[in-house]
Amino acid sequence: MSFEQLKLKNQLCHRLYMASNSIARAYREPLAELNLTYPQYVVMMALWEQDEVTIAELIDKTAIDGGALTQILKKMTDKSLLNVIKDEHDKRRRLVQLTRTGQSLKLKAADIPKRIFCKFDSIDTIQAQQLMQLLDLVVNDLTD
Amino acid sequence: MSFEQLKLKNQLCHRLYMASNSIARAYREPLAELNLTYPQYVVMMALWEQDEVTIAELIDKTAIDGGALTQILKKMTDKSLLNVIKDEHDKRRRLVQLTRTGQSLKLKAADIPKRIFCKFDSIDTIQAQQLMQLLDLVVNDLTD
DNA sequence: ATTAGTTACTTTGCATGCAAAATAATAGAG
DNA sequence: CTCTATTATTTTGCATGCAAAGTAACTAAT
Repeated sequence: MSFEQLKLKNQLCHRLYMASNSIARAYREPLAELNLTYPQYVVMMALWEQDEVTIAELIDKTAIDGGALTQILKKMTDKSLLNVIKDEHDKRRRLVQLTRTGQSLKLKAADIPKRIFCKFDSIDTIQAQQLMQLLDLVVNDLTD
Repeated sequence: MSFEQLKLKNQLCHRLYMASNSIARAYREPLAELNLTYPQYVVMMALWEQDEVTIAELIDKTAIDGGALTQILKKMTDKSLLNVIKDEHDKRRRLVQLTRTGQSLKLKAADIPKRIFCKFDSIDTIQAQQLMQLLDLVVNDLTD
């Protein structure tokens, strides 16, 4: 047996591990300027697209773990970015709602995507699209 | 402004985030059978390729954070998978060395790559190669 | 209306990832 | 040879990701 498949250089998972960590690290500086962590930024992006959503919807859109999300929302509430209010129709549910501060942060965040993408010297738009499509296939295959 | 780039569906980083988490989750079950976490498995793969390496070399090959690695190696030592010994030539350095147990685990791990890859119904070998190449570009662009 | 069963979240405990500070030991300049 | 700079690791503190247990509230069957 050559164990060829066990070598790191042949592992898709290790590439993903490195790429995901690398890109999260790349976001650190720009996001620190907004006093956001990466998962917090993901929550903000979800809410900028659609405000006043359920925790469950947020989990669905962001793919952030529910347990972690509770803590994340707590910290974001402390920063006055959003409020978590009770849903009067179904008291099990809670609704996440941006504050003015949270809404206005969108303007400051608007240039972040470019600031990140400009670091990709070796990748053009086509390749980025291709990469995203392949990643979607991976996620879909693993999330059934 | 459309803020189109701020939408989650257009974000490469969010795809990577989801894909990386999904695949790490997929490894959980198979690795639990070997009593390994994913980063621990990465360390084992690195050592199966080359044993008796420096901490720095291990960081280099695995891309695991140094601070985290110290803790990971401690736990792996407790499980008798490896030993961390002093380098007599340079006492700042420490060498990581597999135990018999650690070496023999390679056999039990041999089928894990297949068990994971068979979950990818939508992706063939060519696409997986392509994906890995694109991810390498991402990592290289961000790691300079 | 009761009770069992489901939902929607939160809490807890463990394992990282990461930046920054702290240690220990070798290398270099003078 | 000494003092300073650099290198190799570890430690610390904070923020998740995740599985599993716990809690509160709605649903449905009797």
